[in-house]
Amino acid sequence: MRLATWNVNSVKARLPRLLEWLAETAPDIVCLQETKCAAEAFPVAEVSELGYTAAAHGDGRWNGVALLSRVGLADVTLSFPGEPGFGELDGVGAARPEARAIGATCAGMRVWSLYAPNGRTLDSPHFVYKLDWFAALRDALAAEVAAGLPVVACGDYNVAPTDADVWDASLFAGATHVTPAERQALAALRDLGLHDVVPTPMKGPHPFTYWDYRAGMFHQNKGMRIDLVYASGDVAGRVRSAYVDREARKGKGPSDHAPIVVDLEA
DNA sequence: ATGACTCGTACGACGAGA
Repeated sequence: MRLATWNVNSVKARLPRLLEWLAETAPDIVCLQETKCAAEAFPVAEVSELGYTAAAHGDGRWNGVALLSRVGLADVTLSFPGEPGFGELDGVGAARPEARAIGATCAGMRVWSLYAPNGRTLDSPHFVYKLDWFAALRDALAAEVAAGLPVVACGDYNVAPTDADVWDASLFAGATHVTPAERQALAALRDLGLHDVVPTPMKGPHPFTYWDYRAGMFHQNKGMRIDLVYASGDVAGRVRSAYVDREARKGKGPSDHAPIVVDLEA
């Protein structure tokens, strides 16, 4: 069983590379983030030619998440229970959740594709939103873990778990992605019994998954590990290997994130 | 290569990304 997660930075712009990568890598389950398209615009026909069933959650130009599976895709959930939103309030004073979470049952596992809010700056309302989002995610995943479901929550968490997960921690003073509050949000997920499935970097000591497009960051390996696979104990115990597919970050027209590929026993 | 971004929207910049 091969599971993968990839922030594609627009499924439309990435479609040729995505299809090529799916054919080469042959994952059974794929979590996609930043699809940047409405659910009805998701390229269902194209991925179905490769044998995948797709479920997409998107509202247009920002965010967007999707799941692909060729081992079943049932009980699809758009957004998680209690997920907060951002921006305009509705009649009862709540903002509608953005398209940042989609869950489904695939091959007996509860699989989530997640795209955490960026946070922007420490003094931004978006940073408060980010922490609230993680708190609600914790509660939603706690319920699934408590129900005894094998859970794997994959995606772009927009948090580097440790200082070793950014190319130069000193440059991140006063920035998002590295604060104690954000790292505590990840620790709260691990406290549920979720395990950080750390992938093998295929080059260099750090399993970075993101490199800014600008200033030759990828070529200098100035990256960040912000895409994570958090798996409940039963799933984590089945992990045979995991790697960052940095080949997918090379060449013409890549995403700024590389996929993580996880091989599970059976 | 001693410098170095890309997306959607919409057709010209601009907000957002991290």
